[in-house]
Amino acid sequence: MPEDTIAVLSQSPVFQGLPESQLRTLARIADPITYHPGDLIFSEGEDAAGFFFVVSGQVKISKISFEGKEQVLHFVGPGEIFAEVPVYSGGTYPANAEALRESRMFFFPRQAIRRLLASDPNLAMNMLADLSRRLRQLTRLVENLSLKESPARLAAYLLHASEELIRDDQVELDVTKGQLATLLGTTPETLSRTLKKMSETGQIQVQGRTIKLLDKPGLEQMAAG
Amino acid sequence: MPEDTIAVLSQSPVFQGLPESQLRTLARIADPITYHPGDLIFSEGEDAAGFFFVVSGQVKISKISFEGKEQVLHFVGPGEIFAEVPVYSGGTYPANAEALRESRMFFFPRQAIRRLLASDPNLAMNMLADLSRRLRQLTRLVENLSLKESPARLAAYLLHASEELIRDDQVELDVTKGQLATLLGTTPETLSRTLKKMSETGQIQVQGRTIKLLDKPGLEQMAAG
DNA sequence: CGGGTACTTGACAATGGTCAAGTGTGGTGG
DNA sequence: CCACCACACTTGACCATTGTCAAGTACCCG
Repeated sequence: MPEDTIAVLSQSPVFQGLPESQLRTLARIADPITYHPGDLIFSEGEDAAGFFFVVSGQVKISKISFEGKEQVLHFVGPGEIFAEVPVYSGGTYPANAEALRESRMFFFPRQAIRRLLASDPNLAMNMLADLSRRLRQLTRLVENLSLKESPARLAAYLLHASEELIRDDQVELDVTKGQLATLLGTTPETLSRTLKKMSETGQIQVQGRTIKLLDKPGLEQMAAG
Repeated sequence: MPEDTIAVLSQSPVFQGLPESQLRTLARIADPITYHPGDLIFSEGEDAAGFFFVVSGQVKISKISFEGKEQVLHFVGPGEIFAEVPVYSGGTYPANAEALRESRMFFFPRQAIRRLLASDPNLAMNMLADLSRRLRQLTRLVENLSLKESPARLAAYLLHASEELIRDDQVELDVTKGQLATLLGTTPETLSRTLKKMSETGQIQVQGRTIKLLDKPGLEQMAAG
């Protein structure tokens, strides 16, 4: 089992390139937990005891307003970590996390990780890379929310959807359209209408959660908007 | 001069707590540059050679859309750094930077910093803290843009404006109202109207760039929106 | 087959952006 | 010292995008 754990961890970008000894230490402090669909993992403002590494499943990170409106910040999948921010500053979770499916993960206590960081510059560099990647992604989210209107956001999403979702100019959504709407900062209704319009103009073709991209140049054009 | 440089650097959160020797090294690789109001420091997408430390002045970090609409991500002041992200991942600037005033700063070349990081866990921890602070701030920006409407954003800004701006329930803006509008994801027109409305309802009192907060509970109420 | 959830569609209202035309106001040069 | 210019800001009228409410349809799972 620990051997297994090491293998899983070393696969991930955050832990790759680390010496065997560090991986062993990580595996020792990793605390396995499983969540079920709909489970709330933590809420914004709670004291953060550490961060999570997703082995399998899917997690939604989001903000929720006073009136109940929700904005998804990102979805987390296998090999990725989340809730790293409070490890380094603050100490409280900046958002909510909810399991969308049966999700196995490892929990890493804050203090243990900080000790490891102090002793291994490689891990620190990996963490810096991880945080800055997330920063880029959030920056793009801000850009989309503020500078683009709904159709442009959708076009941008379809074109730059994470590589795993795209095959042969065809996007296979890994979340419901309702969830996607919340990530795009809009509502299911508006998303539905936008998809319809883009279908009518022949830019895409929708079939359930599968979306064929028929006119990439046209979509690029929209996404710029 | 180098003694001076060391003093300036050690004041800043990012470099505080570092051993004398590291500070000396930093001071040695620091390349002083001065920008004038309106100067473009770099544009989104450009290759990034390093990051900047602001000694004095003020810098605007923003995204600009195809049509020319602008969204300010944040303003950078003395003691703060910017453009750290490309040091750790990517290698291109994720946004634009423009000097709003006469600004003196130090430029730190990417490679030199990475070497330093590998040798000093303290610096790495400071950088991690810096990035995670920025992540929190961006998360809040997303929340404001997506979950709140214009008046709520303004109220939230007034209440949580950085400490230096507030004195005796009175906010002294350090940017023009036009710039503030762009930070709040709106237009000067809308901001002007919102300020007027809040004045009429007796929640604030505006006089040039000075805004008195007359009804904090009321503002808290709005900001929750 | 039944029930819940996801999704679609329609009608309506409203927030806020745009365009256009003012009204300051501070700084510069005559 | 005053006139003037540029720029920040204000105000008004209009309109587009999009959120909301409501109702209906499709689809999946037991």
